[in-house]
Amino acid sequence: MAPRITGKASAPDSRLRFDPLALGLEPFPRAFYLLDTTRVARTIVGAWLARRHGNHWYGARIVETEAYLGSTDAAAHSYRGRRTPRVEPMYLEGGHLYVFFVYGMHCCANVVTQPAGIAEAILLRAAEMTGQAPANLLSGPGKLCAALGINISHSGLDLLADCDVRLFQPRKEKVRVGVSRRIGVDYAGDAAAWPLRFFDMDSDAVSGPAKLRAKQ
DNA sequence: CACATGATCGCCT
DNA sequence: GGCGATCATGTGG
Repeated sequence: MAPRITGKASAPDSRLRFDPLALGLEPFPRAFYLLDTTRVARTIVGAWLARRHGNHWYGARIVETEAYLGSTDAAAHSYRGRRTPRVEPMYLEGGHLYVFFVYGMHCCANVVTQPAGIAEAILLRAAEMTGQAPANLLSGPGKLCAALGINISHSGLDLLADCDVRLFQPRKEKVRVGVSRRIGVDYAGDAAAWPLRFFDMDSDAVSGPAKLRAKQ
């Protein structure tokens, strides 16, 4: 049986090297991931996504997210309770990772929220590593996964366990968070217009048309 | 800026 | 068999 296609090589971009411990970053507690999904999506703007590869850590500061609200959200993979092997990680307890493969060449990473059995998640759309990497390296969900070497093999991982992908709280800073409709879900009817996309208004790494970068 | 298109293939109906 | 939670590139205004 041929190995499953994962979309990208697993090595992260060397420019994303960093040390979460030296920076004093702290992980989110489990309870955080059980809060309202929309609120979690907003709070994650400014948080740090980290990936371990070999003896090193690589990471970036998240600057754009989208909330997907489960069975009642026509844009969500779990719409109407759809439950297939691919989507299964969305049904795990909040704090797990859900990664899917699309368009034959890209992976997209999500942070699962809510108690086990409620399939809501937050798509990580863009991130930055100012001063170390160009602003366009992680400016889009597919590019974010490619740069950090995140692929299907990471789907289902627990961000709070001793595994290779982690999420840390933002450092003390105030982030101006803009809101807009979600990108790439025009097929979802009314849900396509829901204001569930959140982004750092002061970041150059946010993806999507400039039209959707104005505040609320 | 707005569209339009090709690449590429797993997933679901 | 059709399409997608994308991206890069191309055209035209």
